[in-house]
This record gives sequence, structure tokens and C-alpha cells, in this order.
Amino acid sequence: MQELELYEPTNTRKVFAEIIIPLALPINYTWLVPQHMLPIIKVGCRVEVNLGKNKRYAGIVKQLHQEAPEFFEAKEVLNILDVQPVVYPQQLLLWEWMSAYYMCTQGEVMAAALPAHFKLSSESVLVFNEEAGEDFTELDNEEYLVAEALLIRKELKLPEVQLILDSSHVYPVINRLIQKRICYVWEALKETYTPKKEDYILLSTEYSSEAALELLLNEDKRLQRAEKQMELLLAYLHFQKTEGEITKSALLKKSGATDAQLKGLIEKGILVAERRVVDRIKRGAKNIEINFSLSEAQTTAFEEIKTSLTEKPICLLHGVTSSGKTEIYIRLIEDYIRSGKQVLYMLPEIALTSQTIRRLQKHFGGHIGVYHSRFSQNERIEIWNKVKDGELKIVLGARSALFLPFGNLGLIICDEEHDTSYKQMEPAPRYHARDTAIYMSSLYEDCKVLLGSATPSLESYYNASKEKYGLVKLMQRYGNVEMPVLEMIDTRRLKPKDPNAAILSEPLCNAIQASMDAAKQVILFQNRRGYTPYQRCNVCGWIPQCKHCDVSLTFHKFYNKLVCHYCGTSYAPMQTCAACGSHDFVQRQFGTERIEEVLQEIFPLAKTARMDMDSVRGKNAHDQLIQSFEQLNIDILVGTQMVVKGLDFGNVDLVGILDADGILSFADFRVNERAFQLMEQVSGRAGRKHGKGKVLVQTSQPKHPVLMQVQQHDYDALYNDEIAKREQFFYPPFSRIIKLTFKNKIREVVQDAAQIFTGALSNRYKDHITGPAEPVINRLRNQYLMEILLKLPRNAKALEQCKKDILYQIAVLHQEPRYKSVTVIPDVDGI
DNA sequence: AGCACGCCGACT
DNA sequence: GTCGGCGTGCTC
Repeated sequence: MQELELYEPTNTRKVFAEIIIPLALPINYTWLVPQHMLPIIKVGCRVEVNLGKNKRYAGIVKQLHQEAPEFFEAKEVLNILDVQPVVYPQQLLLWEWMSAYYMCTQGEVMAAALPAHFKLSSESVLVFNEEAGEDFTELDNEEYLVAEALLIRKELKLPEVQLILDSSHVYPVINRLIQKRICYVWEALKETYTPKKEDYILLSTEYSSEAALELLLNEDKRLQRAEKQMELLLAYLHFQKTEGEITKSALLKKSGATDAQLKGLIEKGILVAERRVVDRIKRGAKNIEINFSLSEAQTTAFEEIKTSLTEKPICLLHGVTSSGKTEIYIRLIEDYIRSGKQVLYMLPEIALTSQTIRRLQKHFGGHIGVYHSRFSQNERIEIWNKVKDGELKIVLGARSALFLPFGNLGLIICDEEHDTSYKQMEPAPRYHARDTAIYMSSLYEDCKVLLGSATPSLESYYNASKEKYGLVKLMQRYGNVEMPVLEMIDTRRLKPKDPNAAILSEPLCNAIQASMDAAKQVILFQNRRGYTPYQRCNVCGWIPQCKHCDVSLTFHKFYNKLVCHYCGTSYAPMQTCAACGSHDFVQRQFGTERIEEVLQEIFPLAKTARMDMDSVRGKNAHDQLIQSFEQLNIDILVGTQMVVKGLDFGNVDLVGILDADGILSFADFRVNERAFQLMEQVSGRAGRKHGKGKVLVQTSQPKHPVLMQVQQHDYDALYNDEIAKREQFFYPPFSRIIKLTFKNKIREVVQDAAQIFTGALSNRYKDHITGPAEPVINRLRNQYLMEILLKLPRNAKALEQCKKDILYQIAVLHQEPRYKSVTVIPDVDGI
């Protein structure tokens, strides 16, 4: 790891700092470093600076130098907020690369990279921490003033803090208060997470010695008369011995005791309840415990990966669903951390369930940190610092975990590497975490990348086939479980008598019944993209649309509301048709909600559940649903994409894909790849442990090549078909794509702007431009949209030049008054 | 991102 | 006649 050194000026000239501010500034600005800060300012530290008239920001020092700016007078840095840098030089290099590659500002990358608590800005609100109590004796004068005000007002804006302190140097005070947990920073909308608390039951210290305990158990009169309490106490002691610390709820549940019995023991001072903030992932002991052995196939793959990584820095592991990739990862992680390196294990956000976390936790205990969006800002800072100090060796996280300050990274695992949620769409930085990880690995000495998937992306598989990456295959399911069998249900041949049968066909219903009879579980998959469930006038066919977006509204029965899935606006259900005045509406619903309803009609005895964005809104709902399914409390689970990701259920023997046509009819050059991945992954949920699973696919085109390929589980066939088409039409991996989205309130203005822009670029990129075209959804949040797609040769130089040209043309466009307010959003390697 | 500066509608 | 709408530009 590189050492960050103090800057030592070579002469007496002034020293300046290039500082990244978490804003979309086109370039980094420069501040003057006051003389007295020279001994302590370091690259990578946060500093407080003044921007504009009275705005203050916490920025990060990118560089220290002595070149006085020519065209402006640099303002002074106001304060240094960190004694030690919060990032390593690698992070700054990564930000720089990301901003250049993904065409955004370094500030935008910084804003995405740093936990909110690092990004104090004048809009932040300080919120009093109610648990802090009112004991301010430990605080200094300034801290005390702010704390007092917070106690009364509960919330303070930064300018108010300035008034209280009658000074502009508020950040250091606030920082100390945050550290002392007197307050926290609340950033607009966010932070709904509250630390989880649990009561732990401890044995009173009075009885910690063997002798005292014995005396208590044998002689204490208070217990002789309370038989139930004695039982509970004995149960407690047993659990304590076998499992260590125990929570109140766990103790009551396991012992079957009542609250009153426990209360009795607590009142007698024998047991003590202690309320503790618990991590969602319990920090175990720092030991590594690998207590499984790999199967023969796994061992072979494991050795192959190790060999491959000595030859090439990147390796793709193509392992079929349920082949036991995770065990291989675990063994690999073990190797790396034993050699003192850090490991980043990336997963798509949605796959980061407690199921996965627990699994890793079991083997690596306290070495593991988890980093994803459901974590509180306080916790994120904690993990950030522990990663920086090298205390955490392994981070399990979603794409944003890339930004953590690893000092000594040895391996990045990108699991489910084909997953499209690795690409951030909105807002900037619109980065692809897999590709960014690959670049990032080059910033560390001898850092490797392992990509894993049952259905690799064409890009990765292509790179592997061109021997740019190593390739290891694991084509056997763990325990030799057979691959699930797919059967097509030709919906054209079915003549449904009632509308329900169009949703759940008879063959599917029969299969569900059979599974129920065999006490097995069923997963039904419905992609939401196929149809949008909507309300439609039965007379004239009018469909309610969103006021702000050109999108049909979706009817949600549960909330009894019409909702726009793009901007989130909700409306009361329509009673009267806006076009013809009729009151006759039909509700066309084929979403998961409707399916669950139909299921309950047909299988009144089955326990059904639904898993989609609506049903798992809460932070734990997703986990709870999974656990409930795992514990066999649910017979049939209906879900969207969500059910696909990395879940491991042993008792599922039937998976139903309700609308394969919808999956196959999406207008995108990646449809087939997507459809294959989706269906292969859904199928993989069937028969993971015992026996063969069955997958029933409802489709009107049973001979569709992709369906045949899924049926054969033939990834290579899909790959060969697709790669030929990609080459023919010059799509990735043969080209790189940059999508430009134009936005404006006035439709004609965007259209003209996009047209002019295309014209300007066509000199150089005539053969590489598609569009301009109006996207299917041409208006979002009151803004009209136009798109241009550039397909560019895979040549770094040419790509760089093109990005320059685009930025230049954007500037040119904005010169024209009519197009000043047209926003242009570049998206590199988009999907 | 904010905030100040700057040109066109309903009002003390 | 003004107050104030938000469109545009600037912040080292």
C-alpha cells in the first residue's frame, strides 16, 4: 500500500490544494492552504472549504501543489477535518478513472463513494440523538452550547449552529458531537434505518463464580419455591454454555418459558437484562473456520482458478446453478486472507440476503463486514474505517462496496457477474461495478478478479474465449443433483373458459396440485415488464396515463390506487372515462398481485405469498419472506425478478414461468441473453437438494430458440447464436456503446437538439450513430426525451476521442439559446 | 447543488 | 407603478 506523505514545499511559495467537492463541477477547484495547515494537510483528507458566498462543503484533497491559479484568487482552506486521510491514493485514482470513463464529474463519483456522514454540507440537518441522554458534562464549551440547543430544538441546520457558536468553524465541533453520539447528520429523505436493539440476558456478576452459582442453585430459598423460574435459570445456563450470549427473545423461545418467569429472575437480581444495539451481522470471533470439504468437481475448479489467476489477473468461473460456487469462493477467500490480503466479495444488492450473509459469517466471523444500502450511515462509517485500518479483511457488499478504502486488496469476487443491477443507471456516476472492479484491481499490486455466474454475460464469456480472462467451468450440480427439466405449455392450444386459466393454465395447476400433494414448494415467476396491469375504458379503450410521464398507470388493488411506476405519483382509481365519459372500466391485471388472488381461489388451502417491490417494502420484509419460505411456512411463492437471485431453497420441486412471451418480447439487443439468464436462473431454483426439479413455461412460442436453449441448459448454444448476431450488428462485445439522452420540457426543442447533435457528430461517426429516436416512454417527469446511440470500435484511444467530441458538442449545443436548457446525459456501456 | 441575478404576470 | 415567478450562470 502506498504511504500518503505530508507535502513538503520546495520553497517558500504558497501551497495550493486541488479539492474534490461533492457537486457536479466540471473541474476540481483550487484552494489556498494557509501556512499553519501545511504541517498537517494531506492528500486524501477532508477539508472544510468555502464555495460561493456562504456555502461550506467538506471536500477531499486531491493534490497539493505550488502553481498559483492564473485567473482567480484562491480562497483559503478553512479547516482540516481529518487527522488521517479517509481514502488511499487508489480511491482517488479510481474516482478519476470513473469520472473520465463514465463521463461524469469527480464530485459526482465522490458523492456516490463517501458515506453521507463524511459529506457534511450546509443542507445537512443535525438531529439530536435521543439516546444520548442529557449528561453533557464531558463536553467542552462549544460542544455544550450546540448540544443544549439540540436538546431543546431536536434539530439544527448548519447556519443555525454557526449562529450559536458565533463562528464559522463549526465542522470540527459537529464532528466531535457526532463521534460522541450526541447527534447525527440527517440527509434529505434518507436514513430510515434505526439501529436494531435487543435485550441480552446476562447472569448477574454476583453469581459469576462457580461457588456462588452453586450456592444459588442448591441453597437459595427464593428459587426453591419458584420451580418454573429454576427451570428457566437452568435452561439459561445451558444455553449460555452451549451458545454463549443469548437474547431475551431467543431464550424465551428456546426454553418455552414465559415473560413472567424471566421477570421473576430479573427482579431477584439473578439475571440481568441489557439492552444493546446489535449489528445486523453479529460480529463473531475473529477466526476462520472452514469445516467443509469441496467435492471432487469443486476441488478441480478451485485448483484451476488458482492456476488461472497466476497466469491472468481475471478469471471467469462458469458454474451451473447450484453447483456450489460459494464454497469455492469461501476457500479462495480463505487463501487470500491467510496471506494477509483483503477480499471484496460483490453481489447484486438483492442477493445480499441474511441467508448469504450468515453463510459467509459462519466461516469468517468477525473478519467480515457487510456493506449495502440497508445499512445505517453510522454503520457505514464504522465499516469504512475498519476496512481502511485493515481490521476487516473481507467485505461482502453490493456495487457501492467498491468505494471502500481497501489498503491491501488481493481479490475481488464479482458473483452473478451477468447481473444487470451491477450497472448504475441513475444518477451519475452511471458505472458498471464489474468493469469498475476490473479497473480497480489494476490499482493494487497483484490484485485478482474472479467473475462468477451460471449464465455469464456475453462480454465476459467473449473475453474468456479470447483468452483475455481465464475460464473455469463447473458443469455439475453439487451432490450430482440433476438439472431441472423444462416443459413448455403452449398457450395457443389452450382455450381458457375463464380468465383465470389464461393466467394459470390447467397443466400448471395440475402440477402445482401434485407438488402440494407431495408436500413440496412451488415458485411462480412473473416478470412485470411483460404487461403492465392497467385500468381501461370498456367503451372507448381509453387508458389512464400519468400526468407527468407518457406511461399507463398501474392499478394496485391493495392500495386501491393508480400508480405511475416511473415517477411514483399515485392517483385515485378512475370512475369516469376522461375520453368518453363512460363509467365502464375493465381492470386488466396480470401482475403478481392478481396471480396471488387467482392462486387463492384455485388452491384455497395453500399458503401463498408474494415477493415483489410492493410486498417487501420494509427493510427486513425481503429477508423475512425468504426465511418464512425456507422454514416451509409458505407453499407457493409468487414473485418478480426478486425470487431469482441466489436463493437456495431445498424443498422446491416446481417452478412456473407464467409469461415467457413477455420476457422474450422486450425491445433491446440483449433480450435473448437476458431471457436466457432469467429463465435459467429461475429454473435453477427447482430441485436444488433432493431430486429433480420441474419447470413449466407458459408460452405461445414453444419452439423459440431461447426456450429450447434453456430447456437444454445449453449456454454455449445461446452464446454462439448471440455472439454471431452481436458481431453482425456491431453490438457489444464487438463495440462499446454510449447512449446520449436529451431532456427538455418542450418536445420540439429536444427533438431538434438531438437532430442537430447527431448532425454534428456524424462527420466523424457517421457509421456509428443510431438515432436520434424518441424512446418508447418519451416523457418522464414532465421532460420529453430523445436518444442517440453510438456504437464505437473497441479501441481505447478512439473511445476517449469520442467522449471528448461529445463533451465538446454538448458545449456547442448549449451555446445556442434555444438549446440552453436541454440536458444531455451520456451513459457509457449502458444496458 | 444552491443561490443570486435578471426579465415577464397579478396586485398591495 | 411594484412583488415575485423560475430560467440561467457561477461558485476556486
